[in-house]
Amino acid sequence: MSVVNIKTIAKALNISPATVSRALNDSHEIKKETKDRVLAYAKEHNYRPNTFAKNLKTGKTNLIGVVIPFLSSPFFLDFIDELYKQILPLGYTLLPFQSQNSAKQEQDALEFLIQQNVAGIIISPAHEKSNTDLMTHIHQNICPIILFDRLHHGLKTYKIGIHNSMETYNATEELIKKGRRRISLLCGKDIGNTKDRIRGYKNALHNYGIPYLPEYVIYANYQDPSQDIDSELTQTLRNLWDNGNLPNAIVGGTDTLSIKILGVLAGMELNVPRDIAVIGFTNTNVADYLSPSLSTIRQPTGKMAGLALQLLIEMMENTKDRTEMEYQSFLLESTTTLRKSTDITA
Amino acid sequence: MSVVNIKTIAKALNISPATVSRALNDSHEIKKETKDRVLAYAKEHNYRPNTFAKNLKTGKTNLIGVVIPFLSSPFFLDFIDELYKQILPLGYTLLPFQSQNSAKQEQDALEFLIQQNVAGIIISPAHEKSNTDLMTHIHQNICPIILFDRLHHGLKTYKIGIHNSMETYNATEELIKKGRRRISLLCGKDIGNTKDRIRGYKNALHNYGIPYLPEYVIYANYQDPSQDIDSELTQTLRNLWDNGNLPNAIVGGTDTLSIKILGVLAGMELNVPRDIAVIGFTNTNVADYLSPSLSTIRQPTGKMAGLALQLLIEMMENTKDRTEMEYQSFLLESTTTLRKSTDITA
DNA sequence: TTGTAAGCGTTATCAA
DNA sequence: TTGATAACGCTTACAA
Repeated sequence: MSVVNIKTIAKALNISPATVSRALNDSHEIKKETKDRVLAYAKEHNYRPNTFAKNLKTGKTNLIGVVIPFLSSPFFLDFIDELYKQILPLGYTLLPFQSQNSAKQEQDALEFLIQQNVAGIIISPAHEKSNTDLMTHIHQNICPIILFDRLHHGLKTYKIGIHNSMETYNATEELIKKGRRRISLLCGKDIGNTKDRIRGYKNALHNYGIPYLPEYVIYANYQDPSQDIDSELTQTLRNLWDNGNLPNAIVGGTDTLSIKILGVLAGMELNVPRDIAVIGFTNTNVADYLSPSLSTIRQPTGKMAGLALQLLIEMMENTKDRTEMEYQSFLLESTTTLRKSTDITA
Repeated sequence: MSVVNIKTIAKALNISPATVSRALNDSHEIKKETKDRVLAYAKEHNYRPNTFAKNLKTGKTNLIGVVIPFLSSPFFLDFIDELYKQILPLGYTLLPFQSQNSAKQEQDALEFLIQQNVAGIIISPAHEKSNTDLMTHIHQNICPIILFDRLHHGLKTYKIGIHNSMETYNATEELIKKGRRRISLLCGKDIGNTKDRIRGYKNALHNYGIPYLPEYVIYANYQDPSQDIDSELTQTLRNLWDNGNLPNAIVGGTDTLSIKILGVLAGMELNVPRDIAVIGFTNTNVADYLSPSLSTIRQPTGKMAGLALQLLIEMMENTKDRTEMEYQSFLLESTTTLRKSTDITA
């Protein structure tokens, strides 16, 4: 560490440490001349305040903790990236962690974050009931928490996400309008959002008089986005095919699956969109570079990040009792972009 | 923050704070019974040590800073992800930052990191001469730094990367062996690695008696990986085409470009690999899901991260003067995977 | 084996 | 406008 600190500056300039501190903190009760001398000396000697002493004394930090399931999921990466961009001018610093969908890792992350005395936390929970008590305790007694994306969680606070059932409804409806009726929904593990998406899917089928087939809801059982589930998906589709039940359209219910399914279908020599049309939730520019380019429902990560920061900072600056507050859930609008994977010119 | 601290524990148990501290730190000079009492009480009351006090006192942290250009580049994301995985059992915590290829943002990140009193730093510099003095000062006087990926930088320390010219040579050679001779190289901005990759490309051409055409080295001028450069790339290729100079093979020199070029070629209705074969540097599983699947040169991010951590921790634990040390550069082997985009059955 | 006391670098209170 | 002093929570000689 640097050897120059408030004391050494004080000694060098023949003033007291208190005065130096005041100069450095732009206090009003200080002569301009003294302040300038201190600032000049500090700059010349490359003075850097000791964060630990400062935090110990003030009990505050400008750290904001973020806990996401995975960095390797396009949506979460996108969200984190937006947070980084938007936090820059605000003077806060991000402390990002991954839970890998594990409550234990999430707990470790949360405990580390409060040890770092973060001013607030933004989280997408590992699962519906992960660390509810701990989060509630933190939110009520330590620092405010904002929830995003996975809103089915016991913590009472502001929640920011999208209208999953409606978006899935719309995506399904889009395929129906293109004349497809054998529509499959691809889901990940049940992480709360899944059931909403299934509901939207079912509603769309129902409203268009298409019978719901349980085997058309395909659960891909993967632990993390980088895992290889191609053969599993291929097998599932092949079984459907063998039973004369191959879907002619697929809604990708997670952003990882939405990308992978195109590769799987190509491997099976099925043409997209002719044999099977595909639309999927995903937040990556890669959608444009896939072949065929992928029709997507894209979550508004920029707005989500902005709103999360805004609400969090409001709570951080507020001394209001967070137990008694009325919390709103914000369901923002996604953007559906139709590309080649649903471009049926039949 | 929690109200329970060493003092309150001491008071509650009628012992001294020092004893509590010793119990908590598993000191040897303490009676087992006392230790157990303290630990039990601490656990029951959910005691959490104050990191700031601890760090202020000891002058040490278990933080490792990481500075990368972009999170949105598959290679860097992959690397960070590996760091996260491998650091977990080591008891250190990552503090990741992005420089966006900007020396100023890199400087901000570095200064923040040393204010956080990080024990060490792993960095891929913004550019060849970014913050050389600052980094040298940090490395010599504050904490060790390890360089990775972008090795052309003035800082004298351990450097970990790949043999860029050799890998590009091999990729180019692969295309030549498949009978292609009009081979183009796609480069990003000059970030140090680029010139090595160009060198490898030229050498391969030379060794196979293929004349080098300057217009076949295509510079894509983008600031960050998420930027849209499709139209620029399309225009460049179209110009070559108009001049009767359309390449029949492309080496993608950055991982962002390697993915995007497939979309661009599809947009131009050029068939890959028949019209143009493509192989590219990239570190994403998406390569498998592209259509055609993309032949890739993949950097060994796992090994790179492991080696970076190992060397860094060695230096952190060592008190040796880092000015006088002999530093080695480690060029690890990449993995080339040939997929459909180079599968020429002519 | 335990207690006392000093001190890490900073800020805040009070007095000058 | 400045200075002296105490305190934040923790660790560590040194003493007991």
